[in-house]
Amino acid sequence: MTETRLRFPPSPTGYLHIGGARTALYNWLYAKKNNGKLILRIEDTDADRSTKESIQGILDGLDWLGIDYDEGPFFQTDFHDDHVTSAQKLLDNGSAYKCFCTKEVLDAKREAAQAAKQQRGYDRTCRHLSPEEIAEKEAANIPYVLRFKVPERTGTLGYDDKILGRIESNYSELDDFVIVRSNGKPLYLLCNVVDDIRDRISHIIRGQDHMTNTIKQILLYEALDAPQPVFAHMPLTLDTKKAKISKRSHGEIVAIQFYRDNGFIPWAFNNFLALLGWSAGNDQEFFTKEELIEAFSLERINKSSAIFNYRKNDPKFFTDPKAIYINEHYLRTMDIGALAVMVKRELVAENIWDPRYDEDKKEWYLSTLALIRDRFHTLKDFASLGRAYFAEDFTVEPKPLKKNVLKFEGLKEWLPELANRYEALESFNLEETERVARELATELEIKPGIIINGMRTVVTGQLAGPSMFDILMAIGRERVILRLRNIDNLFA
RNA sequence: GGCCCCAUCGUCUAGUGGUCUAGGACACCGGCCUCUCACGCCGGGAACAGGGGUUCGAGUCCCCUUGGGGUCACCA
Repeated sequence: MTETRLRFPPSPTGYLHIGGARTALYNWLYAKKNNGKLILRIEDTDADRSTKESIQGILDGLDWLGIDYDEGPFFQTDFHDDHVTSAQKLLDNGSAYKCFCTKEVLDAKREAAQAAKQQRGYDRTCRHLSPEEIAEKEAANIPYVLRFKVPERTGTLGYDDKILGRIESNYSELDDFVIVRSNGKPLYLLCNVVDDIRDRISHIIRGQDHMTNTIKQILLYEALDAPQPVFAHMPLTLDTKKAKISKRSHGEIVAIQFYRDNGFIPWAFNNFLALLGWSAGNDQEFFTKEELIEAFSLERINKSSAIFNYRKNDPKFFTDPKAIYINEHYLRTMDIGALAVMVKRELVAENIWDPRYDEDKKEWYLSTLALIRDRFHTLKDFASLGRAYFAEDFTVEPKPLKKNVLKFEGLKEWLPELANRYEALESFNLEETERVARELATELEIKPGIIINGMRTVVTGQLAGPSMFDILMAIGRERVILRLRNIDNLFA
């Protein structure tokens, strides 16, 4: 049995997006599951469109997701010689020929064919040139491209797709495609195959948009006398209008980077991506890394394309609701220590990180995270919605301010009074703080909720949150008293 | 337009001829819980694109129609 070798070959013409990441993930999962290797190959032969930033963006994206590779990154341009050698081999063994037709002539023919509603492939004018004619044109320095000579066979050419099943195409539909440009640079179709042969790729998992390439590439494998890999064409990721997702038309919402920058947990996002077009066949939707690798299989990938259900300008969801839901799930169930590391980055970025959270205040830090994480959606929320736990410069949101504070003028006296009683308390604990608060409400003949909710707003700035008295314990007596006494400022 | 692929709730999906009056999840709507808001729990609405076959029996197999997508470059 030969080694299982997969590859992810992005072209660095834009940042890593949802679709690309999912392709990478499926390749990675398959490699891991079969004790194989994953090779990262940057296909940068399009010099005009490839950029350094894009390469870095792809590398960063994969790194963030935790999709690691065993070999590479390789750069396709470094193997230019291989590509040229193979092209020459194809010319020598009669699998390719020189075509002297100019682009202008071809374009004109194509347009004419289209107008006449006929098939628009190359008419093979140069395929039958005699050696003399070729010599003549070469002597005249007419530029030429190299075209692959599609074998003159009847019937169909096909392969067994691991996802789609048997795929066949008629020989008569096949065009003599260009493999080398007139400037001597080999094209994608060829480079890709040559690289995959050299890298001994055994399985090619890629998007369905490559299906027509596959038929042509199979011919290339044959002409190059190389074993054909297993192909698996995964469904495409579409937007809510069923259009192909692209960075260009959808912007940052489809970029992996966006999810990193918006507080997603990397594994949660992988989990979401895995479920976009694949299911384990049962009701399981949360997987650890090990579980997902174990459960993954090509056969269970859906044939139909999946819609990335992001909602632009939705006040409640800034992306696919399911992605957020999965993120929330991990946020509240993951190991608190691991979460602490992620939240630290957020607090550091906001300049509200205290180094003691790693030392003598570690226990407080961890228990506070455990207390507040239940209501959060992303990592970002710890530094924004949860700011009051870590800093004094939190903002009091307008809605709770109006509803819970300004509506009750009396709070101006009541909360400072409560602060006094908290200060006098022998022991500032859960039971005592609640007892005192309710006692005060009874004395004042008001509903305890007025005191409690007013206090929540004043102490945390938020409309909602954990149980009030748990909050008190987390914030601590000193800071609670200061904030309660500070209520006047809110009426100003 | 040619060729290719696809088709179950709004979205992700389960379903491989009978156990489907179609199951789960998200989202949505009620209710419970409650100091708020979530979580959680309970409940609700919501789909087999249409038409023909095959079969005792079809969401499941076949055909047609319709719809969606992909691809038709000296891009990758």
